[in-house]
Amino acid sequence: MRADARRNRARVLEAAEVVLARDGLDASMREIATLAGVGVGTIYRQFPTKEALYQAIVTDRQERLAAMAEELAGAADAGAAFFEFFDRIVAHSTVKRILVDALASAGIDAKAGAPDIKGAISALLVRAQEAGAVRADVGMAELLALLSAACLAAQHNNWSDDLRTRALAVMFDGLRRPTSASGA
Amino acid sequence: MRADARRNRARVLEAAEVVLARDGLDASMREIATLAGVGVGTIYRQFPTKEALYQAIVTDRQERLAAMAEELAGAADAGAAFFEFFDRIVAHSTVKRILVDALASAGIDAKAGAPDIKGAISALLVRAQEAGAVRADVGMAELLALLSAACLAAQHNNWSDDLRTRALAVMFDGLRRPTSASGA
DNA sequence: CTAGAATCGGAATGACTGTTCCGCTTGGAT
DNA sequence: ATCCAAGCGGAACAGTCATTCCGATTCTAG
Repeated sequence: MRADARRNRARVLEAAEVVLARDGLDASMREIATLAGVGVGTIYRQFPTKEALYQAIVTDRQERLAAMAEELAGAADAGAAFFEFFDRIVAHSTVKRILVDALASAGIDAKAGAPDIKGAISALLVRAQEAGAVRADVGMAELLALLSAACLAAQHNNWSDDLRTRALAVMFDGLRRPTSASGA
Repeated sequence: MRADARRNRARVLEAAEVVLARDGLDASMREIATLAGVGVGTIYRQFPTKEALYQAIVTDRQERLAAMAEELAGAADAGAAFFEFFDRIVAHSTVKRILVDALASAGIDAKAGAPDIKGAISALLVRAQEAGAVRADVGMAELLALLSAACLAAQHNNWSDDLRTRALAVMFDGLRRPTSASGA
């Protein structure tokens, strides 16, 4: 692979991440190419299709996400680690539209080839539950549902840091204690 | 207004609701026209632009939403009314993509001309708080954030009835009691 | 029943999109 | 310094889409 090709590949990925973060899947290849300072043909040399480019970025994000989860899994305070992971992901998703889709797809259909995010998150959850910081009757399904919900809303409605903190505080309280009052 | 014009207007609205619910804003006018059994020109006679058609449906939904909130506001058990309202909206949003946008826009920027949904929801909240069913330290901002989050996720990830019930149960528990454990 | 205005259908328009193609440029091995 | 394949840019293509327009149709007042 020639030196300039590698350089262009990096530029394209960088530009694509910016544009996709802003416009989501509706981003146009032309705009990505312009921002990257290359022709559209150059993008297609590296990524056969728009979905492939999208997939490449998502995969990259998923790897970083899994790394973060694994890192936090080793923390001393399992409860704090769990809630911090949750908060950090939501905070990031305000800016990164793609992350949301990545998370959603990870939660709904564990895509082939995706790194083991679910495993890492599950470990965080189990440890927090063993430490008594999270109620025992929630599973991965509920957790991913809530996480995805928070990310989607944070991104869609541009949550401020303050609103995010307050909204998550309510969710976190719900995650701490099991039902006691009568349901609705 | 001619009789056939009125009939076509109704058909268009009905078809648009179906198609927009399925495809969101990406729905095409051609498809709506076909389903309604009219030509695209007929749509444009009634609605100057795609956004206007969209707006008409959203407004209609908002009105029904507000009506539901007001109806529940008179219920005997304020707590039950509050949680039922929340659940019903989320349940509907699984099917209706537009409702989500309507809610989001109502929560973020109270659009001019929109019926007083916020007022109705606020009344439900206050009454539930006075009844002791909802913690006193949540406001409309947090409530709308959580509601919008649940709707977005339910729609985006096609929550099953079961998952919705379980995920909302966690949120509801969070809405019931104020923080006691240390935060994250 | 008839005239004529309101309304209709759907082809045409113009502005987008993702993707392909090919003549030109350039890296890097010799 | 020379060469040529790998790589490049961006015009061209084929497909969308929302929106416009006008000849044909249909309603309704008289």
